Amino acid sequence: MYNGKFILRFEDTDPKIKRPSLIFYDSIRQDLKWLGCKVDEEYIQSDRLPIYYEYTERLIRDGNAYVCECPPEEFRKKTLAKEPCPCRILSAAENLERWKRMLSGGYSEGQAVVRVKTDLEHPNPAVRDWPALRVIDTKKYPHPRVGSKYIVWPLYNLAAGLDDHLMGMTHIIRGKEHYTNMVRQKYMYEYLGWKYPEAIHYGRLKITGAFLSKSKIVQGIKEGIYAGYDDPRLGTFAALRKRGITPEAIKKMIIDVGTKSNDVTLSWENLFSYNRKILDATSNRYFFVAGHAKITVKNIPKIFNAKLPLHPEKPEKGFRQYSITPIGDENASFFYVAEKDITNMETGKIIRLMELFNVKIEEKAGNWAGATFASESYEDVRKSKAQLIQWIPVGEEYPCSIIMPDASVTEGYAESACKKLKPDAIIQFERFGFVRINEADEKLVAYYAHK
RNA sequence: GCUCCGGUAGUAUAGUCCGGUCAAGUAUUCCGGCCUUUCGAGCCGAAGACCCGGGUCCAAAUCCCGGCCGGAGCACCA
Repeated sequence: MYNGKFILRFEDTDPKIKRPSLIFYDSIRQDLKWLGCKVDEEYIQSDRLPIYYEYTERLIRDGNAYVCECPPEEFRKKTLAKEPCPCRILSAAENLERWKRMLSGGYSEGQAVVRVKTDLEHPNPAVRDWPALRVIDTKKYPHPRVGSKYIVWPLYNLAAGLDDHLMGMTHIIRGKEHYTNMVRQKYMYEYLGWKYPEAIHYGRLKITGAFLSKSKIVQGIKEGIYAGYDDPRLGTFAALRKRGITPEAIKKMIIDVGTKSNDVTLSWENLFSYNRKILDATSNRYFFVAGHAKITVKNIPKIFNAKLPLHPEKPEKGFRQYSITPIGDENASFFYVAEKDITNMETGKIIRLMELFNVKIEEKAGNWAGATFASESYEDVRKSKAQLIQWIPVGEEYPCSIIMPDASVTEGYAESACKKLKPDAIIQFERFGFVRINEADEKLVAYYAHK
């Protein structure tokens, strides 16, 4: 939209607490690819430690950063009192020495940290002399990508702060939990003589009823509550993709929501509406009947050839065809219909098998209904507003399971034309909803998107 | 507790900086109608909101003060 460049940067500088897992690097690339976000450049911070070291040295040499040996509690006490800690007043030369020692393994975990100087009077104590790099025992906690090669690791503010400038970032758009990080980093930018990029901090994005919290998701999967990262109950991109939510719909919605600093709770309805707009124009239509209910139609006067358009407004998309040949003395034929439609039938009423013919309901018994042929023309029932229902000739059924958004499964039959569908196709089952095909082998397995 | 943000219909968003054209626009949702061989889509119509209280002003959703509510940060996490 603005001719910007898209840089993907992996911020994997914590081998201990937020230990990155190798598979995430690729799943993030996958999600972006699916979303249609073309990555122009990619950086991984764990490859860039020498760069961070170089700038750290410069900060120390200029007296704008120092190596602090204070235990955290000691430092906090000092900083809350707006007093410098003993390390802060050391000369640049002494600090440079400490820095060298830090790199060469002279300190173990927790014994030293590099701090960037700020205003000790800053009203927010969290800003005062923030930590920039610390020691990690990578023998004990090897980094998944670079192992035990480094023992001094940068914190977010140093690594991301330097990279934002070094990579030519013009705009930083990130969650509002990073607001104070901007305040902190601005001191460093000042020292380096750099201009801080435009920063926009947005609120948390939630979607009603979906779990987006990473730790909750991971835990749920571990406990077997969720089938995986793409469980339909989750709000992950993988889950949305599996459910047939298009990347275009997601993008439209995100752009619509914009960047406000208060939290937003998106409703599925809105997402579905964006999605439906896209899908309705493109998706082919097919018949699906939920359940295993049947209807018998007698007195069918001739052979019928039904030609059903794949899309009501786009005849060029083609058709599927079924031939109905009445058999036996009673000229009968048999169809699967939705259980719900049987329930709603009333004896004596006329209903229409869509695009086929009209029948009169004669009797009902549980999962079955008996009917007689009434007439062929749609015009006959148009004025009476007879119910139009989907049907599948017995013999043309294709067993089908549909995974619903709550992970329950709706069993039924799809029409045999669906055997040609490929996984990932998103279609509409008329009067049922949009679904994404997941498998089309012995049986059709689909994920329900929405009405 | 301290340091910051923010509060417009069910949901999301425009307008707020630079007061009037906002008796508040849009999308979605809901309701009614039209149309349609899907209870889908489309079309038409209707309903629905400026957190509260003061102040400034000819005039406040917009500016000021106070309150209430919500959120974020206060890590050798990102």
